[in-house]
Amino acid sequence: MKLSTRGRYAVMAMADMAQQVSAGAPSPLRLGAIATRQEISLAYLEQIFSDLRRHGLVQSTRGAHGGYSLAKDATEINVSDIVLAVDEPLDVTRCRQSGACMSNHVRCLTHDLWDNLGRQIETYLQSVSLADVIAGDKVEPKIGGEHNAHLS
Amino acid sequence: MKLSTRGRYAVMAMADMAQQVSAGAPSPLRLGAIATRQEISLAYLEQIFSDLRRHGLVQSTRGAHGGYSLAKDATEINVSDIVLAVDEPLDVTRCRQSGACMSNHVRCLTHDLWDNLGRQIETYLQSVSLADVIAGDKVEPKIGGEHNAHLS
DNA sequence: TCTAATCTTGACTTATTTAGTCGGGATTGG
DNA sequence: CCAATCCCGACTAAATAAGTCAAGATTAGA
Repeated sequence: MKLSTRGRYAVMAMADMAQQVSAGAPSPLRLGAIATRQEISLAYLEQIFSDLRRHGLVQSTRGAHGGYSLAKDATEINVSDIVLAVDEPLDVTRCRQSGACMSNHVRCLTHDLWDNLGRQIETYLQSVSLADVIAGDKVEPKIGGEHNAHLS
Repeated sequence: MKLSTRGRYAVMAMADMAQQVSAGAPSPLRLGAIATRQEISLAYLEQIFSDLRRHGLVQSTRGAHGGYSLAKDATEINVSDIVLAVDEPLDVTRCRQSGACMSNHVRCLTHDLWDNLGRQIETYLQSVSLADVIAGDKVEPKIGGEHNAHLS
């Protein structure tokens, strides 16, 4: 699970769409408007939406008055879907598939640690839907300990 | 919290040290040996250990028969310490410190989400000590749901 | 005191990834 | 037809990460 600007842009754009829809904006939504509101280069957003469409997260309507609409309800789309759609799938390190990796134990242990971390991140992002994002749920910038509650 | 190869190397090297120590190897440990075992370029490891030393995670002994030793017990050093020592501190996005960020709600919500995610990652890595790593604790590559247990 | 082993430092180079641009093409409503 | 929009692939630029190199300082031991 890669965490790049590209992924953040995708989440921002999708959240923007969800918010527009919930505010009663007519569908489909023009990419240009999203790009302007979120201050993202249109050409770059187009690339990103190409991925989102290929992964079935949005539907496109071509031609005049065309645009994009969410393919599912905002409660049905989670952040992990979005990030995975626009960033390459995490490349599995060879170590694990190529047998037991007997030599060099520490390398594997570290590798497992990072693997596990990746899963934790994914689990968290899976637990947050677009609807949660625009509602501000599960997103509070708290410093205390309770911000893990939704992971258990 | 950045998650780069540099950070992984640092964790691998420190775990290697902890393992050597627990196997009764004489201290200090030569960087060259660590580099060989973990297949990391010596010159690159030197850079990394320079950071680790500055952050008080290892102690150096110069000259012949010199080397590095862990500054604390392996149970007292956690992975988050190591990663933060060798990768730059996470740059705070301006949005939050420069007031309320009234304009453009979605941007802030997304930002909070990523902030929160960063904290989750840090919390997890804080919960894993070097001793855990070499014991394989909290590092199991399980696919099921119980791998979150230690986060709650 | 000489020497080899080791850490120490900073500048430099190279490779990789990410972000972003550009030009053109296809489709559609009016 | 034409303007608005999605669509696509190639390209460029910027940033970051990874790695190398050369020279120096320190120390143990012969």
